[in-house]
Amino acid sequence: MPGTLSVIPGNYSGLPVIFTEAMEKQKTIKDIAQALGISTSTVSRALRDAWDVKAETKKAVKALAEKFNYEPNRLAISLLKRQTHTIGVIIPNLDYVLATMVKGIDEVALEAGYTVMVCQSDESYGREIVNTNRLLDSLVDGFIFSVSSETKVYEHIKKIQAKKKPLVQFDRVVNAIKTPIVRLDNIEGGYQATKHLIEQGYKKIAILAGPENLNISNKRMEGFEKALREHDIKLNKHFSIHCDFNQQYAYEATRELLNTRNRPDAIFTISDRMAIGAMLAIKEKKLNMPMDIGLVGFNNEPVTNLVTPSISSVEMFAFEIGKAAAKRFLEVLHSEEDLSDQEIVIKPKMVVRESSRRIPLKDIS
Amino acid sequence: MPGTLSVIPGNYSGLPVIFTEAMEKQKTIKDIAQALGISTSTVSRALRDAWDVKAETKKAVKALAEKFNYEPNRLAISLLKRQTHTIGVIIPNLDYVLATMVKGIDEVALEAGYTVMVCQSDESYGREIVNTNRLLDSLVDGFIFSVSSETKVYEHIKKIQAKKKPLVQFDRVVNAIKTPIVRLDNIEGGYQATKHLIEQGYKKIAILAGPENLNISNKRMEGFEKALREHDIKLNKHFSIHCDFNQQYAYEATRELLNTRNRPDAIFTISDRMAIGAMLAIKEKKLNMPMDIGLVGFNNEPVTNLVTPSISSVEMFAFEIGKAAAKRFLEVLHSEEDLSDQEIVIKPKMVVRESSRRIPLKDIS
DNA sequence: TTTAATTCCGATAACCTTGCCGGGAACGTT
DNA sequence: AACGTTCCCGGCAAGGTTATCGGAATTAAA
Repeated sequence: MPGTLSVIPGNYSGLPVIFTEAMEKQKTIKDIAQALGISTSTVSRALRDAWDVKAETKKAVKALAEKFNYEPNRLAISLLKRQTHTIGVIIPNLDYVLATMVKGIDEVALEAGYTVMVCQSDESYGREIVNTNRLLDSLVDGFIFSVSSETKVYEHIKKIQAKKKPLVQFDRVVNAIKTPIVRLDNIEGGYQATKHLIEQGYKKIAILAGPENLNISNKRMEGFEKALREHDIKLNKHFSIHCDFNQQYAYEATRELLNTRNRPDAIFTISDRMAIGAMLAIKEKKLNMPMDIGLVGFNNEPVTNLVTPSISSVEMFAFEIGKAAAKRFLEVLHSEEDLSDQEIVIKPKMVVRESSRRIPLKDIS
Repeated sequence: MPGTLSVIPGNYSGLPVIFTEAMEKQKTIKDIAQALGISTSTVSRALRDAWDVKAETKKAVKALAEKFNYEPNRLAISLLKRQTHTIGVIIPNLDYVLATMVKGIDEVALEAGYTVMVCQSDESYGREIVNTNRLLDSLVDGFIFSVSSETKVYEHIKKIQAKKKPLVQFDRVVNAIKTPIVRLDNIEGGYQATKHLIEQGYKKIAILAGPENLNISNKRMEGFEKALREHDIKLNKHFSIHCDFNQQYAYEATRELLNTRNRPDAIFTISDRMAIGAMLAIKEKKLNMPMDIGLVGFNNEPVTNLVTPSISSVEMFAFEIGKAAAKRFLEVLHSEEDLSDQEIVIKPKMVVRESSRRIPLKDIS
């Protein structure tokens, strides 16, 4: 009763609660049916404009639904239909690149009427498992996945497949699991960066890569090696360094690298954050960039354009990758076809800045 | 039947499908009950270790549940209990600060057994409404909210309250809605930044603020004015500039500002991204920082420490704010108390860097 | 021997919605 | 008059789980 003083069960505050219109319990089709003296089935059909219900009845039902502020209970429908219109997104963190990708996913999902549950594993294998299980029994309709750098065992991902949930991998993918994939052409990215350095006259090029089980890192390294081979530069194994995927480690690794007798004259890092770390070490050594040493990062984050000197980097179109991943997910969800052997591969683009431009632009033409 | 060749309905691929153990449909308590010749009620109680079921029966039930790989259907439970263990998080974007806050929210939520649905409105009022409604009928248990800069009408937020869903505002809050709040002490932040500039000898200080309806912007401005008043510096209204919350606009505004006859000798921007924009304009004018002009940003994003000169900024402890918001949300959810007039206010901390340090450190002591 | 307490379990309703089936009424066709 | 159609609606089951109630069987107390 609107405006009536009353005490609701579960209210232990001791205070009486005033029921107002807005506070009343959510109405259901049952309420509408009761008020109109018809059955719930008819109400349900009327609301969905079924052909077999009189126009007059429809009007009455819809009017009352409006008045009651009726909204269907999605949980009940989800339970019945066995789908929740929810996509689980598992990502290792929320740095610039991933956040941009999530933005892309979000955009497409929203458009298609899906809601996204984002869980970040914080690069931790354990949390990735917890998150996966949590989403799995929250009954998401499927997953868009990017593995953490710590993950080496994939049982939790196989579990998704065992439950026949659609699954798309993006960005940091693992090939041991057969799924549709949306990713950058990382070999090409590494190749472009390295080739650029060679063309600028650098001869002793080092690479700062990530953990050894990280696919994207290995692929970029592959491109790096390919470029060296093509230009007949011998691979120096001391110049291939694996370190953790962050600024601090890159800084330390670079410091060490610059202290060796035969130090490199250029460094390619597989992320911009690592490039920043390298830059700090280079500045500390008072080396001139790009003359004494060249530097190329990866991701083309805005920060690369703000530091001095600005850092060359490889644009990876994160937003596009996110959108493509979501689109591919929806395709998997709605089509009967098996897309699990298909990859969507985005081409990267080298962006040259001060940190690696020895030859002025005018001298090239 | 495991291993049996069969055709499942809805399989239009033309190929027969091999049923394996892993692919079988999810078992329910009904299946367990049937297999054991007991009722579902007993299975349900046994699984939850109720006192009124024989130890022997419990053991049998649990063993079979294990073997069947049983997992309760959360949807059914949610429908029954009217709670989903899901928190809706509405944010205007996923930049560094918000992403860090989301990380904090995520951390606490995960710990407490809640899953987070993050929706970014992209600073758009319309999308904020869509997202709110979407989450509202996805039946999240409540909301942790940060309004977009475009939002001036709050009906969609009131709708949350009308449905009696717990609601906590954080960071970008609006006072027109009475809810528990977790936020930075923005007045104090603006005050600290401005006071610091004054102490460094700057006399003509301008502020680059955000849109006029943005609470955090206005509060930081209030602190700015308070510091000026305290030091008997007259407010120059040409030095208080509202512009959009991004780098480009800040750049343009600063350019204009520096071209006036009586240009300021210091600029306080209410975000680091705006500080970057200002810095670019300053560099373009070939003015020396900090000698000709001082600059202080807000948020203390990592980039402030990477550019040259490094930019002073106000640390806002985003991760802590996120954690506090989630904790407060859980309190609201679980306690009967009305916390809607309570604010949790985090103190900011001024971080001095090159862009505003005219007086060397040694000269102070 | 009757009464009371204890131990264990099943039936039923409830949460909310949809889909299938069937059935009554009105109409038209042979 | 008998049959087939069309139109409109209600009943029931299903989706998976839990809470409440009551009842049967066993043991303990009077």
